[in-house]
Amino acid sequence: MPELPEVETTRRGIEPHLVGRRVDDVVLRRRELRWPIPAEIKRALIGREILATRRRAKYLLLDNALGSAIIHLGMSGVLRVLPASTAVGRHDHIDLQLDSGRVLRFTDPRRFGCLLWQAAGETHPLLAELGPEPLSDDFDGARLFRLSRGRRGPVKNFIMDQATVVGVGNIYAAESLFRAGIDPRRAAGRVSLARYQALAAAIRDILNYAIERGGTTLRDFLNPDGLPGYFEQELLVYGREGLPCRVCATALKTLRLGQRASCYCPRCQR
DNA sequence: CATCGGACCTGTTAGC
DNA sequence: TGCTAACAGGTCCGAT
Repeated sequence: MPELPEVETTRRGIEPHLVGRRVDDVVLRRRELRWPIPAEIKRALIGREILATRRRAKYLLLDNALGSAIIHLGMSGVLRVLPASTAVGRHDHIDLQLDSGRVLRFTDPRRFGCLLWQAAGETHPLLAELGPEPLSDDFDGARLFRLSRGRRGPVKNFIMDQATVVGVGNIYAAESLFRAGIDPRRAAGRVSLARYQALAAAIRDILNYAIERGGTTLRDFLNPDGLPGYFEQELLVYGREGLPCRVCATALKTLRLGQRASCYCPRCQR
């Protein structure tokens, strides 16, 4: 469920319950997630105050004086703040028990998510090679243009590559390409600067708007307050195969790029 | 290097 | 109604 807007929505939802709270215990019910939870995690977290929450790409970081817990939600991960007495479910893998009497609970049926640790001043290898944040000044169409020269792969794969720009997953890639009028199959190296500028603007606008709307609701995504995101109703192409394009009424098509479904308008996107 | 496919794992849904 | 297969928001890694 989580692309950048969902991760940011989660961060904003949990932050007020975490900052200034001390972690009294860390309960690990399953250590084998995408990667094993590092052995030092308890020592690093227990007894210390959470000083800040941050987001880098689709990773959430919880900072204390020693460093940062790094959480990725994978495909199906959810973080919620709950009363400590809340019954534990089958896929509730991690609890951070807080001195407020609540727990930060990580639930992840598919276990593609992770909990890692980086000491203060260090950068975890997984975070080291990431591209710029799409909502920062480091990201623009000129960068996309420059990076894409000579690339023969589809532009959709190119913008979903976290080394190009972070946070753009399958949904928002499809949506932003539609908004920019670019066929997702087009070779990345054959998109003009002007069109990359339109694409960069589309990515920025869509992500900002989706964050405002509390993320996308697909299946059971709930933000940490238990409320659904409201962006789904406004998706223009994702999941709309066969339905009329909202701009030109042509039936939308789906193709497969790099194992991922890609819905697009054969008329609006070239 | 860039690109592609497989792998990780479970739950839901479409189709027979 | 039940069973099976396909598919789902991510992304690393190894082979080509």
